[in-house]
Amino acid sequence: MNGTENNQSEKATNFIRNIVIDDLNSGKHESIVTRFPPEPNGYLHIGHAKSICLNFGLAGEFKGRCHLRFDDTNPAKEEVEYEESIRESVHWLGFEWGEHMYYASDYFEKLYGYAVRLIEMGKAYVDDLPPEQIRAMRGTLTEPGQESPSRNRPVAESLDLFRRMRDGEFADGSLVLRAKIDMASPNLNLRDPVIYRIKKVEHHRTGATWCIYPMYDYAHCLSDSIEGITHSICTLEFEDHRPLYDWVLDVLAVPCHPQQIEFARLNLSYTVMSKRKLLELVQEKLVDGWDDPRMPTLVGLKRRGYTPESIRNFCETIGVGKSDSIIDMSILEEAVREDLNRRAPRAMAVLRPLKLVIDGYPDGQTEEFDAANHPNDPSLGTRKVPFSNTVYIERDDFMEVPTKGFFRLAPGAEVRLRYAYIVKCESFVKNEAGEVVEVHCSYDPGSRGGNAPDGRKIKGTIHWVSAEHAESAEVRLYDRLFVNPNPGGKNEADYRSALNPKSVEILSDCKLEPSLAKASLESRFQFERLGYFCLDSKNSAPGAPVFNRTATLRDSWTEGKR
RNA sequence: UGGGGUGUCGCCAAGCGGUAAGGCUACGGACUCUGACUCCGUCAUCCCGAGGUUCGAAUCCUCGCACCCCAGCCA
Repeated sequence: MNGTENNQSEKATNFIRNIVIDDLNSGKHESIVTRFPPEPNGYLHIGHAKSICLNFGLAGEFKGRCHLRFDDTNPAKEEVEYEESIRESVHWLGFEWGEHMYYASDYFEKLYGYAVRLIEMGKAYVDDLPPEQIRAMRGTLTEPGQESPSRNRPVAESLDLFRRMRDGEFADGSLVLRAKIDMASPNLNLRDPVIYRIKKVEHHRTGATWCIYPMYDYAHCLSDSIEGITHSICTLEFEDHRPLYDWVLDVLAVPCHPQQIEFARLNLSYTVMSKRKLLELVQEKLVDGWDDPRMPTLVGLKRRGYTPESIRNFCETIGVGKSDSIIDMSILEEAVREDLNRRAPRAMAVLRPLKLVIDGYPDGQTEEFDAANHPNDPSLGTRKVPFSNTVYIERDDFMEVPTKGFFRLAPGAEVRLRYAYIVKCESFVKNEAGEVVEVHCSYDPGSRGGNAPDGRKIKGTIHWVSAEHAESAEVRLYDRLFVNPNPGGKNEADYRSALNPKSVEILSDCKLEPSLAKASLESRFQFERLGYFCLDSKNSAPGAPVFNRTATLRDSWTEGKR
């Protein structure tokens, strides 16, 4: 056993990966070819990431290749805007398709030729039944369908009609090409499925060249075959379509016959994954666009501060199976935390400022402290943090009447201002409304840097930002988009009513330590004791930074004792 | 009620006749200038149910039950 084999065997496996391994070992395939086939009619979401990681991951692991193929067979729904974003997202996730970018639309001519072959073989016919008739004659789940009168149309006539369909002689919906299979099949997909329809719509790539377009079932299997795909991985709802996938490839003389394998699509709790719903959220302005940090889209997660690595790791941990499941949000959140904890530099920021005045510290005096950028990774270096007699601390870090177990600041209590001094609360000031607006402390000059001169233990350490050096910022606190764990589920009448009214909280008067002024777009930080944040790529302006909260830090205090 | 699938810990998921991996969550505890991280420890005598085969089953057989998908000229 060499090293690679070892790594391979230690990697979490799944039934699809096992099939690939078997096929490689048995010699069925010398190398594998997979594909990720999005329809350019929407933005990619975390569910697609699962498929991307599976397809590109397998190709990468077994030295095969993975094609990026746009399944653009329905010009009525597709746009270049989507296509570009899809390419960017796949790339952002960390995958390369190299020369292998394809379009189903590039195969239109070939697909047309195969259709002609089908007609010639008596395996397809042009039907002039109106859509309602076709539907009515398809039968039901328990009753067989009725054969169309067109079913026995002479080959020559179908051939002629099909050619004229292509030439644009007929109106949309007037004629279709159907595969002649079995109207009595218990599998509805085999009841003479429509494989070509007339759509006088401009295609975003082929323009007005075509006015007939192939249906998914017909185009997909042939596209796979044309590209030499070995394993055609798709989601569960296509299981019923596999017989049709195989039928087309068996009947026609095609380059190869890929194996279609289905797996369960990803569902995440507290969000929706259907393209239709995501589109509605955007169109109805229920969110701020496809890249709203609350969206499960890849562009949304990116803007939220998620790293490609964390998403890949997430996809690795959830596994691949065939049972319908809903993955808990906490797994995704844990994936970013794990990644960001390792690499995000630390900084101090106060979200809800409370002024703290150190009375004994000379007014106007300033000094700087060295702060580690990462407590466990010295290679990230240190930075200087300025200090003065007036600093901001988090409102939550002071309690006039501390609850049991609270070991932050309270009257008479001592706490350490991280990297600075140990201070003791001597008094506080309230406004007319009875809110504490200012806390006064004495300090221990001998504790410079944060260490008690007498070695006494200081249980609490809080973060702070010097008032005169503070940088102001807006910070957006994001929470789950829905309050219902399964907003798209059966018992949810309308997912819109399950929207979380507090999915975002905008804090406009936050105080940042000055080093944060140099943050570059999309750079990520851990604001100590608060969570992971990233500079918003869209709404930040020079001198007016906006930070998005990616995830909170784990909190065993408020969660347990609240 | 036709066809296709799925049922292993709260959520995922290994297991493929030899006596229930792992991750997330949760809960204890250690450590700590982030109540973070890290670190230890606990968490299915039981695998949808009922029978059966076997020395032995989550794994094989039988019969049930539950849930998901399919009647677009969408993908």
